[in-house]
Amino acid sequence: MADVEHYKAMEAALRERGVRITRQRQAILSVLSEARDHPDANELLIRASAIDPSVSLSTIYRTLTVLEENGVVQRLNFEGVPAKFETTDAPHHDHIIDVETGDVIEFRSDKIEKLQAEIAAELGYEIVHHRLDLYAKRLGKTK
Amino acid sequence: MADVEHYKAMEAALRERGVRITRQRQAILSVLSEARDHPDANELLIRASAIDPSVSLSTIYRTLTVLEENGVVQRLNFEGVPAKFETTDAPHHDHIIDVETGDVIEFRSDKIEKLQAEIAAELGYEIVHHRLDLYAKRLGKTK
DNA sequence: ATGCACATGAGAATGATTTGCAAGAAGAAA
DNA sequence: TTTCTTCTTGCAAATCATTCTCATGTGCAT
Repeated sequence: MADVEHYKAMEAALRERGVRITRQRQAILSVLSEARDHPDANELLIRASAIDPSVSLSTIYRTLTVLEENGVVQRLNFEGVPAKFETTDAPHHDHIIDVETGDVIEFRSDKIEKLQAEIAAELGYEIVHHRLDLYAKRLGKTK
Repeated sequence: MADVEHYKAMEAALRERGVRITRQRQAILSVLSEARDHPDANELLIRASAIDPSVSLSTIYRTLTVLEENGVVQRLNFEGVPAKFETTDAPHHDHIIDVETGDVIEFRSDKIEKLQAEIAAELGYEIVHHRLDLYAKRLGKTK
Protein backbone atom coordinates (compact mmCIF):
# COMPACT_ATOMS: atom_id res chain seq x y z
CA MET A 1 0.00 0.00 0.00
CA ALA A 2 1.29 3.35 -1.06
CA ASP A 3 -0.93 5.09 1.46
CA VAL A 4 1.78 4.47 4.01
CA GLU A 5 3.70 7.42 2.64
CA HIS A 6 0.68 9.55 2.95
CA TYR A 7 0.17 8.40 6.49
CA LYS A 8 3.76 9.14 7.40
CA ALA A 9 3.59 12.57 5.86
CA MET A 10 0.53 13.46 7.89
CA GLU A 11 1.94 12.14 11.13
CA ALA A 12 5.20 13.97 10.56
CA ALA A 13 3.42 17.21 9.78
CA LEU A 14 1.42 16.90 12.96
CA ARG A 15 4.43 16.04 15.15
CA GLU A 16 6.14 19.04 13.62
CA ARG A 17 3.38 21.18 14.95
CA GLY A 18 3.48 19.67 18.39
CA VAL A 19 0.40 17.50 18.04
CA ARG A 20 0.55 14.34 20.12
CA ILE A 21 0.17 11.14 18.18
CA THR A 22 -2.04 8.88 20.23
CA ARG A 23 -3.17 5.37 19.51
CA GLN A 24 -6.59 6.56 18.41
CA ARG A 25 -5.17 9.32 16.27
CA GLN A 26 -3.03 6.77 14.53
CA ALA A 27 -6.08 4.71 13.75
CA ILE A 28 -7.96 7.71 12.42
CA LEU A 29 -5.02 8.92 10.34
CA SER A 30 -4.63 5.47 8.94
CA VAL A 31 -8.25 5.30 7.90
CA LEU A 32 -8.07 8.74 6.35
CA SER A 33 -4.92 7.94 4.42
CA GLU A 34 -6.59 4.93 2.88
CA ALA A 35 -9.99 6.47 2.19
CA ARG A 36 -10.80 6.87 -1.46
CA ASP A 37 -14.15 8.44 -0.68
CA HIS A 38 -15.42 11.18 1.61
CA PRO A 39 -16.47 9.56 4.88
CA ASP A 40 -18.41 11.32 7.61
CA ALA A 41 -17.70 11.10 11.34
CA ASN A 42 -19.81 8.03 11.81
CA GLU A 43 -18.22 6.16 8.95
CA LEU A 44 -14.80 7.07 10.29
CA LEU A 45 -15.79 5.66 13.66
CA ILE A 46 -16.72 2.37 12.05
CA ARG A 47 -13.50 2.12 10.07
CA ALA A 48 -11.24 3.30 12.88
CA SER A 49 -12.89 0.92 15.31
CA ALA A 50 -11.74 -1.95 13.15
CA ILE A 51 -8.18 -0.89 13.85
CA ASP A 52 -8.60 0.26 17.42
CA PRO A 53 -11.92 -0.64 19.07
CA SER A 54 -11.31 1.87 21.83
CA VAL A 55 -11.91 4.86 19.56
CA SER A 56 -15.01 6.80 20.50
CA LEU A 57 -17.14 9.15 18.46
CA SER A 58 -16.10 12.04 20.69
CA THR A 59 -12.51 11.40 19.78
CA ILE A 60 -13.34 11.13 16.12
CA TYR A 61 -14.83 14.59 16.24
CA ARG A 62 -12.12 16.04 18.44
CA THR A 63 -9.39 14.59 16.27
CA LEU A 64 -11.03 15.76 13.10
CA THR A 65 -11.06 19.27 14.50
CA VAL A 66 -7.39 19.04 15.38
CA LEU A 67 -6.51 17.66 11.98
CA GLU A 68 -8.46 20.40 10.30
CA GLU A 69 -6.80 23.10 12.39
CA ASN A 70 -3.46 21.70 11.39
CA GLY A 71 -4.24 21.62 7.72
CA VAL A 72 -4.24 17.85 7.38
CA VAL A 73 -7.89 17.34 6.59
CA GLN A 74 -10.69 19.39 5.20
CA ARG A 75 -14.26 19.42 6.39
CA LEU A 76 -16.89 19.34 3.65
CA ASN A 77 -20.26 20.72 4.62
CA PHE A 78 -22.66 19.65 1.94
CA GLU A 79 -26.35 20.37 2.20
CA GLY A 80 -28.54 18.27 4.41
CA VAL A 81 -25.99 15.63 5.32
CA PRO A 82 -23.45 15.28 8.12
CA ALA A 83 -20.03 16.76 7.36
CA LYS A 84 -17.70 14.67 5.23
CA PHE A 85 -13.92 14.72 5.45
CA GLU A 86 -11.01 14.38 3.09
CA THR A 87 -7.27 14.67 3.48
CA THR A 88 -5.56 17.69 2.04
CA ASP A 89 -2.78 15.85 0.29
CA ALA A 90 -4.36 16.44 -3.08
CA PRO A 91 -4.20 19.98 -4.46
CA HIS A 92 -7.19 22.21 -3.93
CA HIS A 93 -10.32 21.24 -5.77
CA ASP A 94 -14.04 21.77 -5.66
CA HIS A 95 -16.86 19.24 -5.72
CA ILE A 96 -19.74 18.03 -7.78
CA ILE A 97 -22.36 16.25 -5.71
CA ASP A 98 -24.52 13.78 -7.60
CA VAL A 99 -27.93 14.68 -6.24
CA GLU A 100 -29.26 11.24 -7.05
CA THR A 101 -26.58 9.04 -5.56
CA GLY A 102 -24.77 11.33 -3.15
CA ASP A 103 -21.50 10.57 -4.92
CA VAL A 104 -18.87 13.25 -4.77
CA ILE A 105 -16.66 14.02 -7.75
CA GLU A 106 -13.67 16.32 -7.48
CA PHE A 107 -12.64 18.88 -10.05
CA ARG A 108 -10.44 21.89 -10.34
CA SER A 109 -10.54 25.01 -12.48
CA ASP A 110 -7.86 27.63 -12.31
CA LYS A 111 -10.02 29.89 -14.40
CA ILE A 112 -12.74 29.86 -11.81
CA GLU A 113 -10.25 30.31 -9.01
CA LYS A 114 -8.84 33.34 -10.74
CA LEU A 115 -12.23 34.81 -11.45
CA GLN A 116 -13.22 34.43 -7.84
CA ALA A 117 -10.17 36.32 -6.67
CA GLU A 118 -10.81 39.07 -9.19
CA ILE A 119 -14.41 39.50 -8.19
CA ALA A 120 -13.56 39.60 -4.51
CA ALA A 121 -10.80 42.13 -5.13
CA GLU A 122 -13.15 44.35 -7.08
CA LEU A 123 -15.46 44.44 -4.11
CA GLY A 124 -12.58 45.17 -1.77
CA TYR A 125 -12.19 41.71 -0.35
CA GLU A 126 -9.49 39.12 -0.10
CA ILE A 127 -10.62 35.51 -0.13
CA VAL A 128 -9.78 33.51 2.96
CA HIS A 129 -11.32 30.34 1.60
CA HIS A 130 -14.22 29.47 -0.57
CA ARG A 131 -16.67 26.77 -1.27
CA LEU A 132 -17.93 25.84 -4.69
CA ASP A 133 -20.30 22.90 -4.78
CA LEU A 134 -22.16 21.88 -7.91
CA TYR A 135 -25.22 19.81 -7.17
CA ALA A 136 -25.85 17.97 -10.39
CA LYS A 137 -27.30 14.93 -12.04
CA ARG A 138 -25.85 12.72 -14.70
CA LEU A 139 -26.62 13.78 -18.24
CA GLY A 140 -29.03 11.71 -20.25
CA LYS A 141 -30.84 10.44 -17.23
CA THR A 142 -34.47 11.47 -17.09
CA LYS A 143 -34.66 10.21 -13.57
CA MET B 1 -43.13 51.22 0.41
CA ALA B 2 -42.42 49.48 -2.86
CA ASP B 3 -42.10 46.16 -1.10
CA VAL B 4 -45.84 45.83 -1.36
CA GLU B 5 -45.48 44.82 -4.99
CA HIS B 6 -42.98 42.23 -4.02
CA TYR B 7 -45.28 40.94 -1.33
CA LYS B 8 -48.19 40.72 -3.73
CA ALA B 9 -46.11 38.91 -6.29
CA MET B 10 -45.09 36.28 -3.78
CA GLU B 11 -48.58 35.78 -2.45
CA ALA B 12 -49.98 35.50 -5.96
CA ALA B 13 -47.32 32.99 -6.95
CA LEU B 14 -48.13 30.90 -3.93
CA ARG B 15 -51.92 31.03 -4.43
CA GLU B 16 -51.25 30.03 -8.01
CA ARG B 17 -49.63 26.92 -6.74
CA GLY B 18 -52.40 26.13 -4.31
CA VAL B 19 -50.63 27.24 -1.17
CA ARG B 20 -52.96 28.53 1.51
CA ILE B 21 -52.27 32.05 2.65
CA THR B 22 -52.72 32.06 6.40
CA ARG B 23 -52.41 34.94 8.81
CA GLN B 24 -48.98 33.80 9.92
CA ARG B 25 -47.79 33.25 6.38
CA GLN B 26 -48.83 36.78 5.55
CA ALA B 27 -46.74 38.07 8.40
CA ILE B 28 -43.74 36.04 7.34
CA LEU B 29 -44.07 37.04 3.69
CA SER B 30 -44.38 40.64 4.71
CA VAL B 31 -41.20 40.47 6.75
CA LEU B 32 -39.35 38.74 3.96
CA SER B 33 -40.49 41.25 1.36
CA GLU B 34 -39.11 44.08 3.46
CA ALA B 35 -35.87 42.45 4.55
CA ARG B 36 -32.77 44.06 3.14
CA ASP B 37 -30.53 41.57 4.88
CA HIS B 38 -30.40 37.80 5.27
CA PRO B 39 -32.31 36.91 8.44
CA ASP B 40 -32.26 33.47 10.05
CA ALA B 41 -35.29 31.65 11.45
CA ASN B 42 -34.99 33.25 14.84
CA GLU B 43 -34.70 36.74 13.47
CA LEU B 44 -37.72 36.09 11.29
CA LEU B 45 -39.67 34.99 14.36
CA ILE B 46 -38.84 38.25 16.08
CA ARG B 47 -39.84 40.38 13.12
CA ALA B 48 -42.95 38.39 12.26
CA SER B 49 -44.07 38.42 15.87
CA ALA B 50 -44.21 42.20 15.71
CA ILE B 51 -46.88 41.84 13.03
CA ASP B 52 -48.64 38.77 14.35
CA PRO B 53 -47.67 37.70 17.88
CA SER B 54 -49.23 34.30 17.37
CA VAL B 55 -46.49 33.14 14.99
CA SER B 56 -44.43 30.32 16.45
CA LEU B 57 -40.95 29.16 15.57
CA SER B 58 -42.34 25.88 14.25
CA THR B 59 -44.44 27.80 11.81
CA ILE B 60 -41.50 29.92 10.77
CA TYR B 61 -39.59 26.77 9.86
CA ARG B 62 -42.53 25.04 8.25
CA THR B 63 -43.40 28.10 6.23
CA LEU B 64 -39.85 28.65 5.16
CA THR B 65 -39.78 25.11 3.85
CA VAL B 66 -42.99 25.66 1.92
CA LEU B 67 -41.73 28.93 0.50
CA GLU B 68 -38.51 27.31 -0.54
CA GLU B 69 -40.30 24.40 -2.19
CA ASN B 70 -42.35 26.88 -4.14
CA GLY B 71 -39.40 28.89 -5.28
CA VAL B 72 -40.21 32.00 -3.34
CA VAL B 73 -37.28 31.97 -0.95
CA GLN B 74 -33.84 30.51 -0.90
CA ARG B 75 -32.12 28.92 2.05
CA LEU B 76 -28.50 29.91 2.57
CA ASN B 77 -26.40 27.44 4.51
CA PHE B 78 -23.25 29.23 5.48
CA GLU B 79 -20.66 27.60 7.70
CA GLY B 80 -21.18 27.43 11.41
CA VAL B 81 -24.28 29.58 11.61
CA PRO B 82 -28.01 28.86 11.41
CA ALA B 83 -29.48 28.99 7.91
CA LYS B 84 -30.26 32.42 6.52
CA PHE B 85 -33.02 33.18 4.04
CA GLU B 86 -33.58 35.54 1.16
CA THR B 87 -36.37 36.01 -1.33
CA THR B 88 -35.78 34.92 -4.87
CA ASP B 89 -37.04 38.07 -6.54
CA ALA B 90 -33.55 39.22 -7.36
CA PRO B 91 -31.73 37.39 -10.15
CA HIS B 92 -29.40 34.58 -9.19
CA HIS B 93 -26.27 35.61 -7.39
CA ASP B 94 -23.60 34.16 -5.14
CA HIS B 95 -22.28 35.42 -1.81
CA ILE B 96 -19.22 36.79 -0.16
CA ILE B 97 -19.25 36.32 3.60
CA ASP B 98 -17.14 38.76 5.57
CA VAL B 99 -15.43 36.39 7.98
CA GLU B 100 -14.86 39.18 10.46
CA THR B 101 -18.29 40.72 10.62
CA GLY B 102 -20.57 38.03 9.24
CA ASP B 103 -21.88 40.49 6.64
CA VAL B 104 -23.11 39.00 3.42
CA ILE B 105 -22.46 40.68 0.07
CA GLU B 106 -24.11 39.52 -3.11
CA PHE B 107 -22.41 39.30 -6.47
CA ARG B 108 -22.93 37.72 -9.82
CA SER B 109 -20.60 36.52 -12.53
CA ASP B 110 -21.84 35.11 -15.79
CA LYS B 111 -18.36 33.99 -16.60
CA ILE B 112 -18.22 31.80 -13.55
CA GLU B 113 -21.71 30.50 -14.18
CA LYS B 114 -20.73 29.53 -17.68
CA LEU B 115 -17.51 27.88 -16.60
CA GLN B 116 -19.36 25.84 -14.03
CA ALA B 117 -21.76 24.53 -16.62
CA GLU B 118 -18.90 23.68 -18.95
CA ILE B 119 -16.97 21.81 -16.32
CA ALA B 120 -20.01 19.85 -15.22
CA ALA B 121 -20.84 18.97 -18.82
CA GLU B 122 -17.32 17.75 -19.44
CA LEU B 123 -17.71 15.37 -16.54
CA GLY B 124 -21.08 14.22 -17.80
CA TYR B 125 -23.20 16.20 -15.41
CA GLU B 126 -25.92 18.76 -15.61
CA ILE B 127 -26.06 21.27 -12.77
CA VAL B 128 -29.23 21.28 -10.74
CA HIS B 129 -28.08 24.10 -8.53
CA HIS B 130 -24.83 25.26 -7.07
CA ARG B 131 -23.36 27.08 -4.18
CA LEU B 132 -20.47 29.46 -4.42
CA ASP B 133 -19.54 31.15 -1.17
CA LEU B 134 -16.43 33.25 -0.81
CA TYR B 135 -15.36 33.65 2.78
CA ALA B 136 -13.24 36.76 2.74
CA LYS B 137 -11.95 39.70 4.70
CA ARG B 138 -11.76 43.31 3.73
CA LEU B 139 -8.59 44.32 1.99
CA GLY B 140 -6.13 46.47 3.86
CA LYS B 141 -7.31 45.27 7.22
CA THR B 142 -4.71 43.42 9.21
CA LYS B 143 -7.35 42.58 11.76
C1' DA C 1 11.50 6.07 34.61
C1' DT C 2 8.64 10.49 35.92
C1' DG C 3 5.56 14.21 35.72
C1' DC C 4 2.63 17.24 33.65
C1' DA C 5 -0.03 18.82 30.06
C1' DC C 6 -2.87 17.10 27.01
C1' DA C 7 -6.08 13.28 25.26
C1' DT C 8 -9.80 9.97 25.96
C1' DG C 9 -14.46 7.52 26.91
C1' DA C 10 -19.00 7.80 28.38
C1' DG C 11 -22.63 10.18 28.58
C1' DA C 12 -24.96 14.47 29.29
C1' DA C 13 -25.65 18.97 27.01
C1' DT C 14 -26.42 21.87 23.07
C1' DG C 15 -28.52 24.14 19.25
C1' DA C 16 -30.85 24.07 15.05
C1' DT C 17 -34.52 22.01 12.96
C1' DT C 18 -38.41 18.65 12.76
C1' DT C 19 -42.39 16.26 14.32
C1' DG C 20 -46.75 14.31 16.79
C1' DC C 21 -51.01 15.65 18.11
C1' DA C 22 -55.17 18.01 19.22
C1' DA C 23 -57.33 22.26 18.03
C1' DG C 24 -57.97 25.94 14.56
C1' DA C 25 -58.66 28.08 10.16
C1' DA C 26 -58.46 28.32 4.59
C1' DG C 27 -61.29 28.18 0.93
C1' DA C 28 -64.10 25.28 -2.54
C1' DA C 29 -68.64 24.01 -2.75
C1' DA C 30 -73.53 24.45 -1.67
C1' DT D 1 -72.90 32.57 4.69
C1' DT D 2 -72.62 27.89 6.28
C1' DT D 3 -70.57 23.58 5.63
C1' DC D 4 -66.98 20.30 5.04
C1' DT D 5 -62.64 18.70 4.02
C1' DT D 6 -58.01 19.43 4.16
C1' DC D 7 -54.29 21.87 5.37
C1' DT D 8 -52.08 24.74 9.35
C1' DT D 9 -50.78 25.95 13.74
C1' DG D 10 -48.87 26.01 18.59
C1' DC D 11 -46.82 23.49 21.97
C1' DA D 12 -43.88 20.38 23.54
C1' DA D 13 -41.35 16.48 22.84
C1' DA D 14 -38.18 14.29 19.58
C1' DT D 15 -34.13 14.29 16.35
C1' DC D 16 -29.52 14.68 14.85
C1' DA D 17 -25.07 16.15 14.40
C1' DT D 18 -21.73 17.91 17.15
C1' DT D 19 -19.66 19.63 21.50
C1' DC D 20 -18.69 19.54 26.18
C1' DT D 21 -17.87 17.85 31.16
C1' DC D 22 -15.21 15.36 34.04
C1' DA D 23 -12.82 11.66 35.95
C1' DT D 24 -9.23 8.75 34.22
C1' DG D 25 -5.54 7.53 31.08
C1' DT D 26 -1.28 8.50 28.49
C1' DG D 27 2.23 10.99 25.11
C1' DC D 28 6.68 12.45 25.38
C1' DA D 29 10.28 15.95 26.90
C1' DT D 30 13.38 15.63 30.60
